[in-house]
Amino acid sequence: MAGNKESCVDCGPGESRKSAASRVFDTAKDLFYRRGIRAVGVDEIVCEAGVTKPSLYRAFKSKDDLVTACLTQNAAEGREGILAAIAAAGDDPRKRLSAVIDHHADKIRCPDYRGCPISNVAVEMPEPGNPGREVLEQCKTDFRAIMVDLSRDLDVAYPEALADGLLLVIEGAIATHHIFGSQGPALSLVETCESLIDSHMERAR
Amino acid sequence: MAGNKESCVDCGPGESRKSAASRVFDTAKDLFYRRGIRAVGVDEIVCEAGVTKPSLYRAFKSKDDLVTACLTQNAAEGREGILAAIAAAGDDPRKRLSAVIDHHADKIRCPDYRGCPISNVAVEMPEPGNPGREVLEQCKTDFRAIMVDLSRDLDVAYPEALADGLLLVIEGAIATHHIFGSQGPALSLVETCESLIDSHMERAR
DNA sequence: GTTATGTTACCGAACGGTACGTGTCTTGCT
DNA sequence: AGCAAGACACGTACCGTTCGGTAACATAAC
Repeated sequence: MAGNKESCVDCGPGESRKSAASRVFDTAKDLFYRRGIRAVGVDEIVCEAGVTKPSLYRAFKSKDDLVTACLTQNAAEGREGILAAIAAAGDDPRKRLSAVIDHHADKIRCPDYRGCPISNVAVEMPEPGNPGREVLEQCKTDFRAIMVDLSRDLDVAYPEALADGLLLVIEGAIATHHIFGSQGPALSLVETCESLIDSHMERAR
Repeated sequence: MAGNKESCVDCGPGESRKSAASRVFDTAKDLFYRRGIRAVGVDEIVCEAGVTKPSLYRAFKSKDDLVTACLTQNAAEGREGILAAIAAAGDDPRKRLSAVIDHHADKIRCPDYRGCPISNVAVEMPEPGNPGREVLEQCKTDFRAIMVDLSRDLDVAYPEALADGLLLVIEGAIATHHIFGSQGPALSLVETCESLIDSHMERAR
């Protein structure tokens, strides 16, 4: 059989082969993001990951469990990316807020971008009882809180309104990407956000 | 068997029972919107519609065909709603633009709202070849053109930028509804849009 | 021996889709 | 008027495939 633990097409020579569980997880996360949760079957995941079905079910008790695990990871990665962008922006409140906007603009410019993995699944997962939905709601609630905190550091009269306004623009840029790609209305993301911030700051003066 | 052509639980007395094809169509449109395309099977459609599977396949050559027909109808309804709102707003350019924004704010407030049927499917349908995708892209391209036209009637320096900015906010409000419902950031839709319009108009002066 | 994995074969349910029979109108002929 | 014939709409029953998920066993590394 082709491939062994020390060198294969998926991990390169010298790099130790990852466990079946983590291969399943990485593959599933990628496939779910690129094609959607319902569009990807467990057979495709194990095939793409180069493992077998029992390996998947030894690591995750169901497909739903795997989905929730991927969503949790997506949420954590997204949050870390945003916090890192804020931390790298220094201490100026305005720059910190702009960093979050630029961070999203950068992500949208990536050629393999396909929307926010959390927002995408929110469309596919309307049932309130689903365990994955709590991850989605917590993730977006956290993001909203971050935006409110950043807005409060600015001298504006209504930081919550500014935060929600920016959130709408960012989510809108993410959403329109599905139709128009990165060269559509999403190009106006930064400009529109900065204009909104300016308006709130001028009004406060 | 219960029910006859003149009176049944689904259409009321005195109203003639609709054809199997139109019942399938109406039911599919509703189910696809509420739960997503992939989540709804043909068995559920025909069951909910009170017809049988061959009736579906006599009217539509495949599930994909039914999906495309529903999307086309969704796009037409959406467009007509927007144009009607604009027409009802009179001749003042600013009021015409605001009418589109208010129209979307009204829709989002509806208790059974579940996002834009077109944007939702765009998430579920990433494959470029799909015939349904052309409907989605045409629909959103049309909407963008409407916004540009309305913005051009205003005295602003960059009507395209304003139109795209408003489009982002509107799409963002639609998108956030999936997580936060109508009482979340979407509440800032009108205020954010008006602020954007104000900025562009002040800058032109 | 223990642990992690692959192999094979299978399950019941749901999927999209279809062959074929049946009832009900309308049509045209006598 | 009466009646056969075709068009039409619809239902019963079924097709093969794929779905998520499992049982039992073999193999390999530490």
